[in-house]
Amino acid sequence: MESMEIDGGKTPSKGVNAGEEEKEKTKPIVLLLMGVPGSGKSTFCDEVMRISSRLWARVCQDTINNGKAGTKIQCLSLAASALKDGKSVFIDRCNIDREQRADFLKLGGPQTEKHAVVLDLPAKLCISRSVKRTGHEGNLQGGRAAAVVNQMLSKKELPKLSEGFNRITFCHDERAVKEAVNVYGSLGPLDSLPSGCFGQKNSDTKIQQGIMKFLKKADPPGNTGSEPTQKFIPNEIPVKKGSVFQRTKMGQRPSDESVEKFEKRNEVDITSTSGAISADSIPTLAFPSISTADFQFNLEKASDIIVEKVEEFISRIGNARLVLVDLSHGSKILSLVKAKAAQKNIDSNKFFTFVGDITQLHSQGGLHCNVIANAANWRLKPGGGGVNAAIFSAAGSALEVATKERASSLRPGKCVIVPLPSSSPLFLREGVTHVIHVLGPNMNPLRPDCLKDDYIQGCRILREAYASLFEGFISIVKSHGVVSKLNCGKSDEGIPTNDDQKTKREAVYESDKNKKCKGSQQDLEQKSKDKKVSKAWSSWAQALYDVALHPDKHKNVVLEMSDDVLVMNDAYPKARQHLLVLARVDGLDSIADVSREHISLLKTMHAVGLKWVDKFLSEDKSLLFRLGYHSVPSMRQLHLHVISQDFNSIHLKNKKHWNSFNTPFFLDSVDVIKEVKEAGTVTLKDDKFLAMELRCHRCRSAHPNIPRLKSHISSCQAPFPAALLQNGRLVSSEGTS
DNA sequence: GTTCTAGAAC
DNA sequence: GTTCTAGAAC
Repeated sequence: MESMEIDGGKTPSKGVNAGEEEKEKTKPIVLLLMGVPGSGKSTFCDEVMRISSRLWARVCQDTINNGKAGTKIQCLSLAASALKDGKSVFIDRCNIDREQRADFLKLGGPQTEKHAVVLDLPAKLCISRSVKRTGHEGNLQGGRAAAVVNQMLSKKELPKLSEGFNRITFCHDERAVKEAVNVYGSLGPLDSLPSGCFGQKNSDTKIQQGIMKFLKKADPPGNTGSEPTQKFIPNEIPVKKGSVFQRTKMGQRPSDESVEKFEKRNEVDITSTSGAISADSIPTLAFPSISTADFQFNLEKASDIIVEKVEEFISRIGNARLVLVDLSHGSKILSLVKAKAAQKNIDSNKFFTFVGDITQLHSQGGLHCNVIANAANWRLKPGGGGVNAAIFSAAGSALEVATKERASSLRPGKCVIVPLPSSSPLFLREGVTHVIHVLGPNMNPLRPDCLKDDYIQGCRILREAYASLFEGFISIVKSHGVVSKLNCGKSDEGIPTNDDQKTKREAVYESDKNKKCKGSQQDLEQKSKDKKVSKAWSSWAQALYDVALHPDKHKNVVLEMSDDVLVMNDAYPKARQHLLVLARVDGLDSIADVSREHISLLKTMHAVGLKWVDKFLSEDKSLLFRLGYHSVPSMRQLHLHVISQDFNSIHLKNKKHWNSFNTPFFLDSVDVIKEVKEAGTVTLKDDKFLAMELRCHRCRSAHPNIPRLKSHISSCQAPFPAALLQNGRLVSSEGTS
């Protein structure tokens, strides 16, 4: 931890023979500060400039534009002109990743020295400074500052000499910052500083020094080979020193791809424990492709399912990561999944593929995964071959014993979570704390329970397998309390509503509504009186109408059908379970068209909905449901929504989605039936509710945006508001409430 | 209804 | 610089 001890250049080496090599010695310095907001970049510059006898210019992106934030280009041009004037330059911007730094490293060509000072201070400190600076005290602003800082931290790439730096100084605490200020502050116009990396932090300074020495020998300064002084140094998992040397020395990289991934995703944080996010502390699940090896599952289909399930779960895993692992570099499944995930824009920080041995991800690949999945056999026994054999063998008898305690067999599509005893070599060497055994569908006639070519069953089971695997991983992460705490803090709550916005929307509302109606104003008024306002339905809004009237054309989507109603999945489900029960009668476009004559139809729709709820509840008791109608639906044809109350879906994307199910705009089926019975029509709620602030449907707390709301509802366990608990509005496994 | 994307918000 | 929303097009 005594980071500055390694620093050989605390005092600047004074230029000798002044005059003779004047040009060499007066090379101006381009000094890139690197750090998140609040890390003290500007203060660093100010301090150095205050005490320095050298001419410095500070290029600060936050103020370059007449005191306001400017662009990178402006910074580059100002820096270039300062260099022309013979000044050394501070590049005072976050410079958080390599790409951000690259253009600044070209400044002034070889006639300038390129330095970096990394202000890698504890995230907490940066956040609190950043809050103070903006003068926004309080939870909300604090929460935002934290989010900004942590967002940046998750992207940070520490600078390396190979990028083109002559000297990099790492500061992990304020003492180190002070020392760096002194180093640069006491640098006279003719002085220079030794090249190299200084102040790197590591849990084992001796190893660090050893590697520094070794690398100096092996790679002369300036050689790109001197880049990764921190690359293969594990932070928390004990590794024999010898092995560290060996790997570095012999360049035994697992594969180009994995090293590339490793560099990109993990190296950054491997040496840093001060940031809020360290790669070793990010909960990570490594999993092999299920069923595609010995069980011969079609690779195209399997890759679709993997990507689909990852997409489904990724919003629920917080800051954790999912990694698909395959031993072979030319793995077809890996490349298929990689391409499909990229196509779907899945966050590559949260999900990526990795080439390597799943039992040696940390020691060989530098990737720390606290949980690994095993493509198990139904007996949960070692052997067979492939991943199963490898994992049981690497984990030793401890895994076998621990597995036996949990389960004796496994059905296809299911998984069993086994905490790995600390005596297991996988725990000790790789830092694996849990193994999740998963059994996928088998398409291989030579293995038990072969489905032959029944890919309908096969796909269903494979989906189930990944779902239970990811569900299992989430439960581990949650029980260990390592999912990002940022998003579920109390600071999210009690956010005032934006009244201005609300009134604006209300004003717009009427004209909008009229725009949607067809016919002249006169017609409209007449129709309004008759309660028969009909919309000019756009072509896209006719899809349900077409299904209801021509179900034979849509056999693939129809789950159940009678003369009166039809059941289908919502094409873009807004929750884990989201069905539509369609009325099949023509002319019943929406709930506005309903009258007493439709009471029995409404009851049928409700009963069919309830039947499906029962089915879903028998599969998952934890679900809760509401059945209801949108006051003003977007799609033509009366349809009842049957929706589970988790609202856990990637398709729930905006305020309208949320509010259409969680404000009075959503009319509970029981209330609709009652009102039609009593009054003959339904009182619609206008769509100003769609623009309301976002509130949790359970605890009613307000949230500033959809991601924050979703994060909150993923964990809110507050009881539902009293009104929902009455008259059977909410349906649970305990029956209707 | 969704997708796309400009620009606001952070 | 990135995230998020909201409006237009379909």
